[in-house]
Amino acid sequence: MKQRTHTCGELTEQQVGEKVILLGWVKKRRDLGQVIFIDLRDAAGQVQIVFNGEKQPEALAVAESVRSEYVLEVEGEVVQREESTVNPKIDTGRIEIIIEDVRVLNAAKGLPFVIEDEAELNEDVRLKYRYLDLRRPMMQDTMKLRYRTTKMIRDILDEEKFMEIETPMLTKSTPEGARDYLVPSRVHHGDFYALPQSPQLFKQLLMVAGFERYFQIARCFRDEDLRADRQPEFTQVDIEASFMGKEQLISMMEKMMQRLVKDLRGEDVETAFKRLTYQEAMNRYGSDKPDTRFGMELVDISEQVKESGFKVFSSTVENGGVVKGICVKGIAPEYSRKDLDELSGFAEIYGAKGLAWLKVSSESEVKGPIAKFFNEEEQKQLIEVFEAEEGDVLFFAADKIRVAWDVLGALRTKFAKERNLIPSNTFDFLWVTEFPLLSYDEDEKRYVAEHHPFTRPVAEDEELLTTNPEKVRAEAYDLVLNGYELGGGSQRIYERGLQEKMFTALGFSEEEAKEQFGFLLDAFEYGTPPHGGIALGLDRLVMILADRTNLRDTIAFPKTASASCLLTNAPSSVEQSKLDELHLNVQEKKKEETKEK
RNA sequence: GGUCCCGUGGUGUAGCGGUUAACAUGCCUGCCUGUCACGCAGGAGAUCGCGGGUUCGAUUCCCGUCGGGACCGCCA
Repeated sequence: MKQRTHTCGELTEQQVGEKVILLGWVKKRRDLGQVIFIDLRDAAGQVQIVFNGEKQPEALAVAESVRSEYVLEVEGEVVQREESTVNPKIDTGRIEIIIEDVRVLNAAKGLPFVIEDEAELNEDVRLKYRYLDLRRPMMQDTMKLRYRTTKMIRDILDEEKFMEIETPMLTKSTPEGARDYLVPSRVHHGDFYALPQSPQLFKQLLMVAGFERYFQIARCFRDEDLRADRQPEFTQVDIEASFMGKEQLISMMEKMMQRLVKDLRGEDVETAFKRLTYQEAMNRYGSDKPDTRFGMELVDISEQVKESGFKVFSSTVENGGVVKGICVKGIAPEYSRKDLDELSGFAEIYGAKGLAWLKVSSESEVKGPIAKFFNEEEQKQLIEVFEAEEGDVLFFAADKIRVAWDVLGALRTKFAKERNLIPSNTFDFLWVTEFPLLSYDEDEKRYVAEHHPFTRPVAEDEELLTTNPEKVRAEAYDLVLNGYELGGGSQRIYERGLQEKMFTALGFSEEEAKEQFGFLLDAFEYGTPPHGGIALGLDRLVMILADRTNLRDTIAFPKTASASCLLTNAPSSVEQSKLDELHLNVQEKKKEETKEK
């Protein structure tokens, strides 16, 4: 292989007349007999190379045998294209290379699919041939965007005097939180490491250690079921700082986001970002990560309907539930009674018993199966509180507050997507604050941390920790972007006493707390500075910046919905000898699925 | 753990209780000196995911299973 003089993508009219050597892939060959055009592609771009039978019959002969994705070494002269043959669609379209010498560095067999953005492929095919999928310009661009995002974040944090420190991948399994990926220990019979769900404890210990400003682009692992925006292994921008209050941290993050969006997408984002308390977010949007790029806010009508003739509503309120609704603009003419009734199926997904609806038929009248339960005055009132107009449809959820939030929150997003109410090129950041510190877990019959057990309670709520744990607000803040939870952070507990109180609230005995987190409690006794931090989902950030809706597209080698890798076929069984070394026995699979495999 | 959708030449789709299984693209061969979604002519390529059932007959209907996807639960 010769050394190349240029990349395909960087060539311009400046090089006209120069002899160049290029290395790259055959993107496309157009064989016209005595002249063959090839689009030669490398990581930097593409350029058209020309083989002419009159001038270079030997090179032409080679070009005839060349196929898609062959790797070539070519030598030739850059020439200006005639005006009539200029291709304005490609960056190098004003020039081409007249080839004098060509060598096939490597052939390629027929590909499973063409390397083009336009190729519509099923996920399994893409993942099986990920190395080819990644050759597609769109994927190359996304990976480039990911790299630039990461680099910018590193640069910004470096400017802010943060220092990147690595923390262990083989660490300790802890009881709280997501399911751990476990790694068996060979040396310690029957013991396991866990892969980190986040570097939480280590970064706090780094604060104890006096580094003051730490960050890490950290891989994290959670053995939970996947979603379009959730992979079992993902990357977190993990940040922790001592002597930095909540406001200082928030303002730093806002500036970081502003710069990222400006540099990577060219859009201006205003600071300070909106802030919503958890209560407000839930009540207005039915979500703790609301998409506020569109309205359609939830309206609570419990008061209006508690005395109404409609038993479903009045009895719900009587029994401590709520009646909430949203108004969807202008869909009445397009939705039949059947269409609307079928939406109860959608509501049932979120645990609702049904979904009531009313069509607004004039400025004072509603129509629909439940309209008869409301008198003239009540109908008018409903239209008023929803600020509805003729042609709108009102949807109602009468249920426990949690269910009402979930159903209407989901319905809201569903309609926004269907009706194209979401503006593009908008980066709608907001903070959600004052999360509850704890919530009661019915299954475990105890309080669990809403964020994590190291989150500091709001100072004025501290005493409620022992008396009324559910009322305690956390000194926590989630960063939300376009309806995605981008990250979450908090000020941390840094006193042994308070941390012990927290563990008690979580139902840990003193021994359990010591056993699981003794090292942290001990550390807190040696002069621990007040500290706090945040962790951002890098994959999600890149996903939104790349205008994608699927996390897989931002990860070079992602897992399928069932957490397997179609490229390598991981996970897979291992030899018995390896299991023996690790002191492991594998249980028989249930049923007899083993045979069929 | 659960619900729903999908599985048909290499790829993406169509289709139907009895078909010569269709279309696009890709691939192969030939022709072509200005193409860039090149064009023209011809050609190869499908155990219709797998197993079972219903039926005279199943790619089509039913059940199971495997694989992919979306969602609920789960994800501090």
